[in-house]
Amino acid sequence: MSKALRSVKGTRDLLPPQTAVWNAVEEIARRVFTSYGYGEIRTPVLESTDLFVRGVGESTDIVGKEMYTFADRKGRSLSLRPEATAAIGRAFVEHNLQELPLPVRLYCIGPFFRYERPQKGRYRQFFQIDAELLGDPGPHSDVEVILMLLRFLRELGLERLVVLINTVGDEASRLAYRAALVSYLEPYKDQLGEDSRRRLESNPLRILDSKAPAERQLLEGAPNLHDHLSPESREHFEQVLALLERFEVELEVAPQLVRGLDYYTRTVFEIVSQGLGSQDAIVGAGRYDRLIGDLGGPPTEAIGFAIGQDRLIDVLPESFRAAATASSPAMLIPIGDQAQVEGLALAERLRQAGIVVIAELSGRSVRSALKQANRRGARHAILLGEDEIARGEVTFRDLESGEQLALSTDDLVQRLKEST
RNA sequence: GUGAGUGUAGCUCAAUGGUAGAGCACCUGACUGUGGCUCAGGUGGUUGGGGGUUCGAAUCCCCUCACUCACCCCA
Repeated sequence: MSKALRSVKGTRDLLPPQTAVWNAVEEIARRVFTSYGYGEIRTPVLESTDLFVRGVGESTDIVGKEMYTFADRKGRSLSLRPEATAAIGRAFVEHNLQELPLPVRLYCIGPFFRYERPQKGRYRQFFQIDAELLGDPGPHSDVEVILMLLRFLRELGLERLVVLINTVGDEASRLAYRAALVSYLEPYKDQLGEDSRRRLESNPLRILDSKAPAERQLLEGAPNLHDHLSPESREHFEQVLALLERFEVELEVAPQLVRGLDYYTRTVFEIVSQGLGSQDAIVGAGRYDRLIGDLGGPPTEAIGFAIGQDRLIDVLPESFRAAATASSPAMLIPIGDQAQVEGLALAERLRQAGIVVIAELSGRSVRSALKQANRRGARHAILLGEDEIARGEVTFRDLESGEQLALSTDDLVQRLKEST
């Protein structure tokens, strides 16, 4: 067992019937997002490392210690994408998408990679469902994005979700607040943990969502970011809150919510869910008004969210799971050598008529074939032996009632179509 | 990167130093062409790997690997 080949640490195989749940979630995402005018974008899994250093931020943990980074055969530094937004920003700039009618609405579903110790709800390869609205400063776009997100989650059967929301202000607000926070914390420097002391230089705002009890207490008396907001940022945030209230979105303003990516400006929000253990954020999101410009594009305000698909699927109601995995194929059981080929031909004909048919291929006994049909959850069995072939019929068995009758193949098609 | 817990049959787990077991699953039969329920039988194990202590180790000790959870961080 120790020598056996296994999937790489932090990655996993998704197998049927679980994959049916994944597909169902993705189908709903596509349908809902499409109804808001979103189109799908697929960007490469591999990007140049520089994109994330510039886009996500050098001081972030993601870039600093969690990226899969390596040199290709010509020595170029490449990274597996750790998140979606920077790459979508790159594509936006590369393809001059600002020429399209703005805002541009894009969604993306796929795998992302971070080198972290795996635990519940955290994998080295994980999947995100991501949507970005580029080219509108808000606040109405902030609201539309949140409404779309909630519509999607509700369609999955998730109710009573609380949106944690905050603003991190614009550039000017952040600079002013940053200075105030640093001068407040500076005297208490030796009471801070190692990480926070480092962040005092690199990214002081991140200290705000520290969970260390001693630091939490210290932060009670810290200056409030909301007191340093520019009038424009304050106005923006208040409008977002007012609009969301109008749409009866359950909100919780969370002043300590800062998020770990450098590109966020103004509105940031999260959705957390119970039953996930300590990795409980299923959605992380925010506005990033400077990213496109920083990546060399025209100044373009944007907002987007990332849903952790792995975690989302963990909290799906059982009813959704059951509906997604429900299947009741017909089982075709040939009896005897002669019937094998006839059976394959009949199965082909049924499938052409849109019926899901599993053919018994191994020539096992009728007994064990029926047993298997039962285990597979088949609703009907079709028995085809020499007798039936001679009469041009099949024996049709309802596996729920045990009822059994002889049918012509035409009647069989009819009967199976009716029952689906 | 740090800490804790767990590794025994395909799966879920027993066996606290003395013959490696049960349930489920799988195969066969009762039932020569009829599932679910039942009954009988059967296949399946270097107890994660390596070393040590001991007359004797799944069990105690050391090393190692893997998995899980938590910290951190985030989706």
